[in-house]
Amino acid sequence: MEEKELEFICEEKHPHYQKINEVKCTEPDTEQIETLSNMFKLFADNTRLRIICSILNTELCVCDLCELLDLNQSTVSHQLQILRNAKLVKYRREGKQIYYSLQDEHIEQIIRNKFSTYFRRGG
Amino acid sequence: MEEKELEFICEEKHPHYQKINEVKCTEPDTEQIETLSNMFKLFADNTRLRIICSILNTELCVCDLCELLDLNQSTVSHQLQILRNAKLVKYRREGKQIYYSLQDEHIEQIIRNKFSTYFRRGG
DNA sequence: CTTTTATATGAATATATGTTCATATGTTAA
DNA sequence: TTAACATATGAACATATATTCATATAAAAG
Repeated sequence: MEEKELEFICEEKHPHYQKINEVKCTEPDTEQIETLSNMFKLFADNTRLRIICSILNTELCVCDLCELLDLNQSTVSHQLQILRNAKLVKYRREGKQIYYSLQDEHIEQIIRNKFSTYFRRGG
Repeated sequence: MEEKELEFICEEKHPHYQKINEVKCTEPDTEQIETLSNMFKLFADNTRLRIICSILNTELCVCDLCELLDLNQSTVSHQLQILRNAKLVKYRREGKQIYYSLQDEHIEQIIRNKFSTYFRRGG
């Protein structure tokens, strides 16, 4: 069990102090929130979403993506870097070209699990 | 069946023109991408996530949220407005206070469904 | 070894977004 | 009706993020 350092609100300070204190106990900590919002940020951009959708079922090289999505090569590379850092995509070199594909076979599942972990509601 | 206006790539223009054209057929359109990324943006912010988590199982008024999350009243109101516009939260007035709660009982489900719709991968 | 092609990356810029301040609106109590 | 409190909101500001340009790196071809 993890020990949380919580500052509970007292009655004088707030009329709903009890309810607030209860919610405080179930709050995800700063790190969890940060992790979760960072994950959502990855999907919260049109360009990245389009890239992800493009390689849902196949691998593509950078210039494929540029052509397909009608984007600047630099833009694609920068966004791929973000997806790489997040370990959302993997890549392999074949000659001069670098082929990108989804790192995990089940991005969908990953997200679902994160949701279940952090957003499970009490009965 | 919807008719898509696709500009297919020709052989001269790109070596992988076939693969690209195939992917082009399964791409979500601009509107779908926009909708999806907007949805992720809602969850891609620490403050909004914390607010959402706080009202997962209970309703809270604005000053409860300010106290609980140690945030400026204006900040909370602005973020609640965003969540209201997205129909993610609902509210009711009781005297001077306004109580917020989740609009839908199953945010988790909503997201999952969106995922399933847009991110389903071919076998 | 030089040139060409594919990709990556730092820096500059443009844009979007979150927070704060000041103040407006709406409700209750005096 | 006025004062006090809770919340909302426009404008200013600060910050984060995406895109572009210029250029570096890396591989292949000549």
